[in-house]
Amino acid sequence: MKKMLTSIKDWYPTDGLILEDAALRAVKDLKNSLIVAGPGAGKTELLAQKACCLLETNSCVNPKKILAISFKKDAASNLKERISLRVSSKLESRFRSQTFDSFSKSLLDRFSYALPEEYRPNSDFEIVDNQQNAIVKAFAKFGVYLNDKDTKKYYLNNLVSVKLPIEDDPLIKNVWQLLLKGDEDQKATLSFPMINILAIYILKTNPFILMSLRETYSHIFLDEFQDTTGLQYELVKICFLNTDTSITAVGDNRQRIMIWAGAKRDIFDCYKKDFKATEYSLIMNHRSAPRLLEIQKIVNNYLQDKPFAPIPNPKWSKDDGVAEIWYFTDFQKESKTIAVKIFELIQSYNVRPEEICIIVKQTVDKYAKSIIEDLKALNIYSRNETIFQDLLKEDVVNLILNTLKSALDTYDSDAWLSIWHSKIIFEGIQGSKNEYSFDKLRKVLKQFLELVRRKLNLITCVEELRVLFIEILDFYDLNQIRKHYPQYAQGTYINKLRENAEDYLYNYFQETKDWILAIDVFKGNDSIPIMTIHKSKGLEYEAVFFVGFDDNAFWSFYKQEQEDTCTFFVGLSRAKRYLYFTFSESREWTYCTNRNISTLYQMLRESKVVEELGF
DNA sequence: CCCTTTAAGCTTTTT
DNA sequence: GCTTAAAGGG
Repeated sequence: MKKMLTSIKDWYPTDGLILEDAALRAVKDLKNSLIVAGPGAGKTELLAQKACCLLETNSCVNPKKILAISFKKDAASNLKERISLRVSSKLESRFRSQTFDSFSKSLLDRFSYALPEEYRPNSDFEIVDNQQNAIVKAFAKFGVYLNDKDTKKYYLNNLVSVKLPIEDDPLIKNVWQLLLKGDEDQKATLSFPMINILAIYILKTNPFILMSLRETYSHIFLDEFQDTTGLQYELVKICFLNTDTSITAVGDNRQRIMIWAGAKRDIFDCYKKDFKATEYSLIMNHRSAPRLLEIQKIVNNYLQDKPFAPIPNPKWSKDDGVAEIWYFTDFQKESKTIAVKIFELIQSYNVRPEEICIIVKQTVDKYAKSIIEDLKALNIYSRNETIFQDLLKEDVVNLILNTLKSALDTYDSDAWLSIWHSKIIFEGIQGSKNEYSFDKLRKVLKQFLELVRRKLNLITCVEELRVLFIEILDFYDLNQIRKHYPQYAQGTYINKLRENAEDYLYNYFQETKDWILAIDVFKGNDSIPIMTIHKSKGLEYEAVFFVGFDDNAFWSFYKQEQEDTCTFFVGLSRAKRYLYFTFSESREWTYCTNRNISTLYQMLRESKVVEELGF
């Protein structure tokens, strides 16, 4: 029997979450739209709901697809996950979620043949950061030395503000050629902005490719839209301006903290005008306790004229939420007090360590060193999460860790299922009806895990772990891994990741003397994350400790008050229930003041919900 | 070799 | 604006 299709008019979210009126209208808007909403309003959830709606009602007409573009890998995979939980795998296959950079790189990888020979990068090109030596060296080869900061900035900027083909700037053209093709002493080297430019060039000069892209995707989602750079916006315009493809952008101008890194300042206005987008504002807040929302309201008033009146989740009562500023004369007292409070939250208030976050404006290691030690004395793990956040998101790292986990702990069914699925896919027998081949494979895998377990218990140095990791990847077949995870298809990226994982895991093993525990700690289970505000964007925690609320941390405040206030806003809006700011007169390396950022203190006082305590 | 002066980084993503 | 590293001078 054929299943009846829900019409979009009758569609409602099936699983619990209540969509506010504006959100529901935004979901059902089939034209271009801009959804502006504060922290905790459920922007990502809205995109997930919209994807389900479009697929379930066939408003995204089969076989057309939805493409969601995010900035960070974890945001992209998070969205994909939410959709796979809700719709059938058949529908899910028509939802693609990737980052801006992987989108433009995939265009280049697939269609580089469409570039004229002189702009076609050498097939073994490496990707580096924009600032790195390769580019500086390339300029030097043409007699331009990027010694001081300003010339460096100037030329690096020139390099990625060109339109291809380059006609009137022979120097930039020469450098591009050198970077595209490489030479005897360096490989071809591209940066992500360069890849973006090449992708734009491909689409501009090949109407056929452009057309097939537009045919493939009927709906585009743009997450964290306030962070879009000029170049990224160009790509979006080339692809979808004045076409039938519908765009849904979500973002928040009060969380615009990437201007210094090239985010386009007027992106919302440009987009609304260029794409004739309808604007929706969300007013629900699903995250923070009412008292903490009071602070957000005040900070909002300093950032924009438009008042902000988020409606808290009905689960809170109106007095919920704790916000305090703690003043110290020395940082040792500060870190002890924080450690004790964290201990208390975990022991007496049943807050899980993963739900407590320590954030600093920048330079995590400087501010967090003594807190990490004091927590450790109370048997609480904590760490600078920056290093691990990315590594642990990598497919290859998870493949290895799950293999180790299954080898050591035969009852960890998640780890087992994950490697079992991978192995089936690598062997190319998914969907096969041949029970015999599955049985055989299961036996092979079990045998291998037994071998891994034995070898693991004999390991005495990091080199031996290295050999084992290589053996594990060989077991799955490196070629298959590269084939199924396109991000590893090229270059030495995969080896770097493997080596990093080896080093960290071995370190934790030395500390714990227990492999299962070492893997757990490496994964960050039961460990307090410490990170910069920028890293914390998009995340939420039951308790947030904002450490180093001082002029030193906000050194740029005098010249970018607006953006630093946004940063402050992002940081404090991570908290669900507990929010502590700490200030210490002395730091290990200097003395601190807090006069320059008195406006920020003023905001907290104005909210009338923040208690101030001296220690 | 040591002391003084100057300049750059600090906050980011991405295969 | 403050810290750190590199460069420069005696």
